[in-house]
Amino acid sequence: MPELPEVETIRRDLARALTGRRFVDVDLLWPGVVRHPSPEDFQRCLVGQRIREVARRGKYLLIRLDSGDNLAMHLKMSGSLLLRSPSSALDSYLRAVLTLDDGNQLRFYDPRKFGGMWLVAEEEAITCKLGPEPFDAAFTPEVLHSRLVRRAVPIKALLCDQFCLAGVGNIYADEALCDARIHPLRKAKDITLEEAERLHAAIRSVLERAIGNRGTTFRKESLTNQYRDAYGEAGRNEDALLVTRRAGAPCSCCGTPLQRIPIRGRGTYFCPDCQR
DNA sequence: ATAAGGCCCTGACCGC
DNA sequence: TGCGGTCAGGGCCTTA
Repeated sequence: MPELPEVETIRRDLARALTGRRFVDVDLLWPGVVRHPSPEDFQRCLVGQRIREVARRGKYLLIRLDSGDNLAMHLKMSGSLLLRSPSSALDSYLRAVLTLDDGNQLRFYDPRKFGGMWLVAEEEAITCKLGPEPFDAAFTPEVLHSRLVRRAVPIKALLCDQFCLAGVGNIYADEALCDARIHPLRKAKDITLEEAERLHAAIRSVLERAIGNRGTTFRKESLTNQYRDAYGEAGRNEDALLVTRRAGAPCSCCGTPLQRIPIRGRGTYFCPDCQR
């Protein structure tokens, strides 16, 4: 379940490997992975294009091309992007193979078929509705607070809303709320400016640490269905998590057993003592 | 306008 | 060992 730290790790891997390369072949093993335009137009337009840079906005990877076109990718729950040589083995979750002019391949794996790719002239078509980037200078505690007013939803749900804030998902929302000592069911509109300041610092802190650890991989023995970087390596951030998937375990701060409750259908972990 | 629930998918996991 | 049921969840869609 790649969120901002995982997508950023992949972005850095891809930036080193892909910048300046050219796509020479596009093989769609499951054409449904292409969301726009048609699979045929996607292939025809992408072949021959040179990669100018690899960027990220929220959980979207953006491959900017010399023509000005943009290849956007979203991994959703179970997608991964792997840099492989053409001789390495394929498997049944492979949805697309983008072959480069140095002979290597960018392979899009996705067991659950939630992920997708878009080829668009303007990247704003993909990103225009997203909320602020957590590390953008324009994202201040005041901006965060202003986006919470008049919203009656639980703060946890709003942190996961990409239109409110880009890049944070289920894991890092729980982690940030724990770090900021805010109960996940608190209504967003009741969060004070002082709490928003704590939350702002916590969001950046947990994301920064996760990026430093190259993301969170839960079942490291499973080669499918779990986050991997572009070289197939697991992230090391699991041990740094405060609450996620640790229901019943003692809070590292106070020893109280951590709880798990559903919020908007998503598993939510928190410390009932630290987070009031 | 906001809020809530269903849906897409399929591997992993659990109880029998 | 096998099998059916349930869970996981990002983002989009429909409904209230």
